[in-house]
Amino acid sequence: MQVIPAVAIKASHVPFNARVAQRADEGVMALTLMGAPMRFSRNTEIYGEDEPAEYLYQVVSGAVRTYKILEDGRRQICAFYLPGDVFGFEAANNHMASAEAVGETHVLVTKRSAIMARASYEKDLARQLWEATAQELRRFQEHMLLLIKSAEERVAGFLVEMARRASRTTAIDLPMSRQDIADYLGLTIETVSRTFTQLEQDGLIMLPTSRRVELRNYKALKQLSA
Amino acid sequence: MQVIPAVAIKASHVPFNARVAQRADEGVMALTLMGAPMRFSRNTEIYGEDEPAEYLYQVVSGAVRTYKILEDGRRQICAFYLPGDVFGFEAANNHMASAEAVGETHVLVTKRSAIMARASYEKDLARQLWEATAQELRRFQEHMLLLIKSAEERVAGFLVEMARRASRTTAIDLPMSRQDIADYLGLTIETVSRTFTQLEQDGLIMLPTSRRVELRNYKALKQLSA
DNA sequence: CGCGTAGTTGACACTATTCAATGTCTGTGG
DNA sequence: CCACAGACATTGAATAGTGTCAACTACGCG
Repeated sequence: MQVIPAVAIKASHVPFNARVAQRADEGVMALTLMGAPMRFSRNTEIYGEDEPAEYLYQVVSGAVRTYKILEDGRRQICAFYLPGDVFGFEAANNHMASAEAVGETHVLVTKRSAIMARASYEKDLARQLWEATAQELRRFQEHMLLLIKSAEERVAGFLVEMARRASRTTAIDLPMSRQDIADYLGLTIETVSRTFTQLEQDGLIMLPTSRRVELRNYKALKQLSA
Repeated sequence: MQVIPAVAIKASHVPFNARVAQRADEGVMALTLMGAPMRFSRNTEIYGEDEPAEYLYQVVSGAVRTYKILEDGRRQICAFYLPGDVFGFEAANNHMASAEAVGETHVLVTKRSAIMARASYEKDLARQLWEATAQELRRFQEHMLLLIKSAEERVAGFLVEMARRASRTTAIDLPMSRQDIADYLGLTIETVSRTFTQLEQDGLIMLPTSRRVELRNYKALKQLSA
């Protein structure tokens, strides 16, 4: 993990004890961490693959992507983490993927060892850690299912997932670029772009700007992603 | 979970306390369970998706596949479990996927609640459970990476994975059908078949029978899968 | 020996990629 | 305030790769 300048922590005005909403995600009461606030600017590394997983993070604002670089240079984005999401805790002692801030991002950081120690006597915390891991597994599996579908189904599925995670059904603001989406969905940036255009022409979405997506027919989108 | 006729347990001659080899897989010392032996015949269900995860299983002989059926009827195989592998423990209270025996399969079954209870005071067991979960996550991620590659890379990667898990580099006996492989790799059975033929023509493998794969150039296979 | 299942092969269609060009947005300096 | 540079996004045309449909072959089991 990179050294974080103290100024980054001092500069943050996020309260020490998070006011991160307890977001009901897939019916799971999210873990709420205490921890030191940290700020990462756009495209900066939070941790690298194979590094010891010393810390546990919770997104306060912004977004984080985890990814792996394949031998041939392609990048596969494993997951996006949005406000409220916990990341960097992967059941193993070393990180399975690298993590970067998608845009300007605020997170809360806690020592993993401290959390694990507390979990050994706090039953409920232990349960929450298992729950967080289960959610991670579910996300991975859902992601896997996305990757075997057609481009249109993948993009529709992506939009539905993002809408659900933002608890919205009318419009979403995507924090990530087309390239990020492409690398998440295992498509090229051109195919993603074409598919967005197609969905717009079909009246399922509207794109006032490239990052803003208005869901004009959420039901049809969901059906398409199925 | 289906009701298992007592005869299935009585009919089994597997010793109660597993002699499942402590297989070094990715450098992880595998969990070794005690439990009741059970037998499942070819293509029979072990548990269904969304059922409460009451039991934890370890493969003694044979092979198990977990899978999900998509709305359009396609089947995605999430994972294969080979002798020594633990499955059915997914950090969540309900199974994320269905499980079936690929061929005649012997497993050891333990109550999840019993394991969890023991884990609360046996530190090492708790660590092993986390370790097993971490491995599951790693497998899922590796599987995800497979799905974004070309057919040739996927098949090569599959063979390399199977060879590694069987601790072999010269020949492997696949317990699963071409259809199973296709559904695991997100390809059609025809493409899998053609790719096997292609690999054979390129001198990377030999196929004395359709289930037997001799690895004639393991290094090239591994490189191809990268 | 014959049947049924599993696997292979071929021809063709279709989807996504590749390569290239054009368009749009944003922040910066004149 | 406008002009411009650079990054990001969209569009088009040609191509490669995988899916689809259909026929054929090999194998195991009664």
